[in-house]
Amino acid sequence: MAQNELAHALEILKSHKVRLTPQRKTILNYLITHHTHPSAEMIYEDLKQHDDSISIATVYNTVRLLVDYHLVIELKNGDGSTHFDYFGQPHYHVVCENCGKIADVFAPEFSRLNQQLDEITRQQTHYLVNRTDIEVKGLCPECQAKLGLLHNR
Amino acid sequence: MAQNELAHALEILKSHKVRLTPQRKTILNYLITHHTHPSAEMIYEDLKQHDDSISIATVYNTVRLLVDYHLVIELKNGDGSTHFDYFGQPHYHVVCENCGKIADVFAPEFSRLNQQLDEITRQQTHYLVNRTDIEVKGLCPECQAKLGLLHNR
DNA sequence: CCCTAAATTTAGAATGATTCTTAACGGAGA
DNA sequence: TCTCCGTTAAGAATCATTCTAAATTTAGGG
Repeated sequence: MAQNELAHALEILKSHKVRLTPQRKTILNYLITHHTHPSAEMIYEDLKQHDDSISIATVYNTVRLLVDYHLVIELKNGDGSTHFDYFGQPHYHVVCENCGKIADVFAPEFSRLNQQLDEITRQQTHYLVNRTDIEVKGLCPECQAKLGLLHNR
Repeated sequence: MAQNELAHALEILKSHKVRLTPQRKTILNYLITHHTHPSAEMIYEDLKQHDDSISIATVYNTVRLLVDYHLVIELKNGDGSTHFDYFGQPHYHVVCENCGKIADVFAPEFSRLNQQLDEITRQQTHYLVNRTDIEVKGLCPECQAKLGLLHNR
């Protein structure tokens, strides 16, 4: 399944005449198999640990490329860097405003909601819509507990 | 109306025991009366032109404060800086991926959609939801025309 | 299978938005 | 009015990201 996912993503790139370099395959595969919402720096460090060492510039170039082709989406969690997530299945994200932890949300309504939003947006602004991202912010269960304790003193 | 809006916003800050300094009032008033989605730098430059000169550090501090109290929301348009918008009426934004122009979208469904999203998010992740932002990306009418011309050659 | 053009990778420098630091200042409650 | 403590300001510092230029590599054609 992850194997198919990689092949599928590579196929999309290929069909756009994007060169399939080893670095791009490595990073794409990393994102498909690690749903940890890593930053460019984290991808770079993690790959350095293992066999493949890829320059930080290439990591930045590649994730931007993958975002352009809608294979990956960008996330901000307030730590100053940009985080990335492979976008195989439609979903959105919740970010903890206290610790920055990111969680995925898979909602069956997601596609329909997006279509609705696209339509409203198009009618009201005449923009040609490419993508719609939903970003929810709040407190993760752990931070609720922590902050709850403090409030109870 | 803008007058009331300012008073209303100041009241919210006051109720949270936030000090109402002249700088904060100036910046808040600027954002209430300028729906141009300015960056911190743009706010700083624009206020320098007129009577009030406020340090760039204070502009950054103040917009962060206003975001924390949900009076203002942050936007990214791909130019590297963060843009700000007074959030008096619930709305969301479309960003042009070509030129960065930001447009507001006011949808009557917006509040209901948000509630739905909050509920789904809460059930699935147990996060305590604070706010939900929707960000649509696409091409503004002008850029559609420009790029359309290029494609037709 | 080899060659070539054009794209990509890389290391390190450069950029630039944002944050930090520290001293002076000023709101607001008593 | 006084005092405490949060806020402002200028400039330095940080750090994520982009840029630069040279070396390398992909992919298509012969």
